[in-house]
Amino acid sequence: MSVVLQIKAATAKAIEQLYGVNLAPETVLVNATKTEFEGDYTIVLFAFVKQLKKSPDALGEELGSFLVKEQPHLFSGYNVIKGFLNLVLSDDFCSAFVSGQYQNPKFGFAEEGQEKVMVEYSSPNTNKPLHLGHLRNNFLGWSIAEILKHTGHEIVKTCIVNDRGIHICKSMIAWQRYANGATPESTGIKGDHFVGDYYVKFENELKAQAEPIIDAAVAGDFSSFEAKDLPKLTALQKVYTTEKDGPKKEAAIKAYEEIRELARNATPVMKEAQHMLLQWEKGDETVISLWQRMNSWVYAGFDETYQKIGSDFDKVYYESNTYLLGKDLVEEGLAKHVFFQKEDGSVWIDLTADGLDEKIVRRKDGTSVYITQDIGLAEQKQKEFNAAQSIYVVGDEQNYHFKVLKLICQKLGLPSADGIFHLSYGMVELPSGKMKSREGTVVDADDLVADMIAIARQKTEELGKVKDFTETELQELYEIIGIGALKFFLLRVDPKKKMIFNPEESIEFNGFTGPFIQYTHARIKSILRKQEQITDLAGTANLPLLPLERTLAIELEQFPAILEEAAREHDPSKVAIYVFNVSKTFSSFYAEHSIANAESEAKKQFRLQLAALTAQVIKTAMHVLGIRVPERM
RNA sequence: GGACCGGUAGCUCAGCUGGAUAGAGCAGCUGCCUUCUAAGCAGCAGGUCAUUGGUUCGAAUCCAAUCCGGUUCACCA
Repeated sequence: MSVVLQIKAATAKAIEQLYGVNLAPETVLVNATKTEFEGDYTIVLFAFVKQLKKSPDALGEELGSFLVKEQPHLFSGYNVIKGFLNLVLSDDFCSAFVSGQYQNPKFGFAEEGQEKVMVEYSSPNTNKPLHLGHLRNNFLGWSIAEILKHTGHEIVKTCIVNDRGIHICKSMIAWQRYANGATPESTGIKGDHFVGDYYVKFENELKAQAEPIIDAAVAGDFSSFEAKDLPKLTALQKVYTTEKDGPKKEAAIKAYEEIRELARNATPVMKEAQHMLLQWEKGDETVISLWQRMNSWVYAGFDETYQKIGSDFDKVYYESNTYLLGKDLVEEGLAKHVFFQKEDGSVWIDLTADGLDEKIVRRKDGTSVYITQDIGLAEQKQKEFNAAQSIYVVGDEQNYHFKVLKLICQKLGLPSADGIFHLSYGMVELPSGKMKSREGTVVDADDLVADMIAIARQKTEELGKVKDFTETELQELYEIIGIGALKFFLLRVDPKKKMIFNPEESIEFNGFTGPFIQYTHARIKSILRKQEQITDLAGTANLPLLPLERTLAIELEQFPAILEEAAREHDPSKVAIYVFNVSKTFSSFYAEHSIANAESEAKKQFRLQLAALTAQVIKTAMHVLGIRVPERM
């Protein structure tokens, strides 16, 4: 049990014995004591004052002396200042904790046997390579899975690959038109980038073809459009021309955008792509074989990237296999009157009672929509793995979608419904705003990883500390540091918040960064390497401790509670902030006090234990963030 | 327009289940390598916690209103 929980329990018990009042331990507010006061943990007394009819000072005195008397092993002193009871943990308790845990490689882990959790993350499209936003997703997903593992959960990591649809056909069309049979092998371009390049070529061609159609439409010439679009176009064109210089300029812009959308769909290339999608759905052999071929290029590219950044999956779903799921559930929902049918045959759910809107679940032509596939996949996952919880790591632009998904699943009575949790994360933006592929500001994942490794190389060479490393060892070290810096940078902020990435200022290696923590680990390992074995002298038991030794030990003790908190809140940044603080405390300690030349042999042994435990905690904490720590750097 | 999210130091972020004088890192300025790795340490400076009102012993934290920014409300995925 953590110290904080022990304090809460002890306080509740003390209040019962002193005043005969029963309190739940959770209601006791325990904080870390502010540095300007003496003590380690502080009980805030105001909450009990009224109930116990005591002044805060009197209560603090009585409680403090009682706790110290009853729990001499835990507390060695107390003081009361303005309604705060500051408790001093005993040196014995701190040193016993360190001695007891420094050889425990599983310190921080909870017992196994917690419920099974599925984590779906990464979920790429096969028409484009991964970018910075995907990196945040991948790092978050991997980390939250690992954190849950360490808090005792069985984990199934999954990925749903969006491998079909109009966007894939776009790349295919462009390849047919422009590639002349070129392949990743023949060009030496990584497969996902190769296919992505053709997607861009398609978009360029589409834009070129759409422009004259838009211009004509704006001028009232609709000859490129099909008859069914004409009424709508006429209306839009009217809005645009009458409002573009008037007070309702926004309406004009919106009208223009809709005209553009219609024009894009009226282009010959777009029609080709749409035709190809139909062929694909019919199972046309040439289309399918091209599709398989191009996707295989993409997968080879993704595999390389995943390998590099450490993403892995226990089960991969492909949308080409799952996009028809959910159809039975529509029938079921209709039978249960969860859904209703409109006159045109389309099927809907009314969520207005839940504060949302009506949502379509099946088109009038009988095909299912995105959300229907997701409901079907949720059911499929439940049948296959029966996890109690299902976490979806998906950007916050889909908050509404997941709210709807969970509601529908609940209304359908799917067993997995209550376990659906959308781990929503904010977009990664540039100082200039969102990344836009049209403006070429998308930060490519492979490029960024390569840049980080190159910077790690440059900095390492400047410092010149590892000249005896082999080329293989150096390469590994650069990757550990470069990718570590990148992962830490993306994981150290609250997932829910959008974050700014400035490509001009490259990711730091000093301060609140991965490399600083890795460096702290390497320094500890360097000391431990030079020492004989740590001998667990009984003499470490009654040592008076210095403030920094106490601070460090107390901070290390909090590690299991931090992992629990990170798991509960689905927030790896809690771990990142914690491990940075531990590293900072150790660095201060390291600068102030010598370990190898400690005042006494017992002190030296204790400090070695403390250092070993610190390294252990750093390693484990960084591991759950997906970051390796080097022995030397 | 409805719903949701955010606004804390020059910049990037903690702190938000109410608790002491609001914390880090970066950038700026001072010091510190003949002793365990200076990717480090110690210090200085930097704040109307968007604004206004409310709740209370106590508000960055809770409530209301306002301002600013974002996302979303497709027979797209």
